[in-house]
Amino acid sequence: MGTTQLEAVQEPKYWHLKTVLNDALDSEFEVGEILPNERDLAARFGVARATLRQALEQLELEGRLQRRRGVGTTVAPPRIGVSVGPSANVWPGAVRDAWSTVGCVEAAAPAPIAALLGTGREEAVHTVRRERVVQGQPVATELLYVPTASVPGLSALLTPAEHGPAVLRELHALDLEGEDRAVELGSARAEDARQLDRLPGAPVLVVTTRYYAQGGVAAASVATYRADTCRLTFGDSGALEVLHDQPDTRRAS
Amino acid sequence: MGTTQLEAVQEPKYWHLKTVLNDALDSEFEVGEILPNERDLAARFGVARATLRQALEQLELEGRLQRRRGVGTTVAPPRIGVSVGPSANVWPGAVRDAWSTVGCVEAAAPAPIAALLGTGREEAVHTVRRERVVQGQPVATELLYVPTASVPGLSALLTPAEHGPAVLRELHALDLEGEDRAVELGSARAEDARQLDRLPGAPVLVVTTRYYAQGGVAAASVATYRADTCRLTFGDSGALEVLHDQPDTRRAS
DNA sequence: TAGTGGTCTAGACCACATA
DNA sequence: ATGTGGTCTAGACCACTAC
Repeated sequence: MGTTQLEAVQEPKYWHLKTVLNDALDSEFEVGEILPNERDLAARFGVARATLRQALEQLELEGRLQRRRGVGTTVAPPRIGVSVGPSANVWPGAVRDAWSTVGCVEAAAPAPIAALLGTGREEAVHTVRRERVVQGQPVATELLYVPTASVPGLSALLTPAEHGPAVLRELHALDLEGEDRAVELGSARAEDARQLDRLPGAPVLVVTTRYYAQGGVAAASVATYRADTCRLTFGDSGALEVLHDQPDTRRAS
Repeated sequence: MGTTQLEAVQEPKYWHLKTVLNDALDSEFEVGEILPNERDLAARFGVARATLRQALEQLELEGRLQRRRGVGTTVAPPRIGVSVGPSANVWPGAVRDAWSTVGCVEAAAPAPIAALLGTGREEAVHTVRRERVVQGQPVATELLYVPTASVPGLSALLTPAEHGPAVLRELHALDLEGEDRAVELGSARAEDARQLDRLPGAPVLVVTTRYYAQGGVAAASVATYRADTCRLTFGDSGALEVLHDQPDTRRAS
């Protein structure tokens, strides 16, 4: 006897810590409330700061916490549900679109985008950068790629400010035949991170969309959503959308 | 003069390291190839192992690497594209379904699930556990919640093995009016992690689906996909699905 | 038994926000 | 100037796999 295998679970400290903190957040803190700083918390739980941080990192990944350098760690509100279609088959930039155009350049398509569009490598594309703001917070940034061949009517000589809207306007002249989407996990590149008010490398949900017209891919977009604050919704049911209003579906993960 | 602000970028080491490794993976390694171990790599780059690990963690998050304790770090294949509907409005468990039933129990619905279903807290639900295997690899695990009220015809006295399939069969008798979905980032709970052959806390994409029938929510499911190996596809275009076959859409994130 | 990745420590310094 | 989270180090030991 002796080693009767008590407490044999061998759960990592940071995992147990995460559970404890998660419960504490539910019972002892309110949304927006600021937590004690990392050094104090680590001392309070009798662990090294790195271990405490491992737990905080996971909680932030799950959308329970928000950390900001120089400020502190706060309790995050429930994730925002953002609709990612298909509300209907509509071109980007249609009326009541959730996005606003930030800029636009014309350049050769990078290789992965060319593959997405099914065009040759060196094809020129208009690249429209847009952003999506919900409740005052930037939640997504997007690059929309439109081959010049898709918008033949586009006038030359546009001011930079008019370039993006003009591309979208020309796009609307085409008959949208369908879309498809893919969602995957990524980490924010420097530029996206800045726009999303996060540090580079922050976890993001990357939504890749292809727009079909004239029997091929007329445009494609890569949208980058903050994974910590967003829940992407795909409202496929025709009628019953109105019934519910984003109940909190956070899981006890 | 003097401090002419050369190299003022101040890019974190792990971030630069990640870039270097990412490029090396493209040019010097093949899919499935095993990398030098972490201690060697850290020494080679002149950084602490923890710093090297920070870079590897991000690359794994992005699906570029796969690490297994006791084995090593290997170059991951491109992410698998898994279809998450709506290929059509069909009940779970229909023919040609990508899922297989693992088990089923009847119990009170946990609070978040009750909210999802729009039922009372203590309502009894059948909980069907299913799993999804693609190319021999488990990519997702799911819990499907069916209120007993949705399947009134279900016979009592079922063997455990027959319970799940029977629930699905009864469900098919209902008229499916619509579905909606949400996708968010989470971390694998212990049980899901085991089923997905990952460690607890691994990043997962959580897909929450509601099935509407008889003017309400007749069932709901929470599916947990491996975020490192999966790209969730939503094929919304009617006709053009066949044209393409999952080009590699990995971005240079 | 040897070698791998996973966890953990106790420090240090830096970048950033705020007062 | 102070306090916060972010980065980094140089170790140590553990859990797991495979030989």
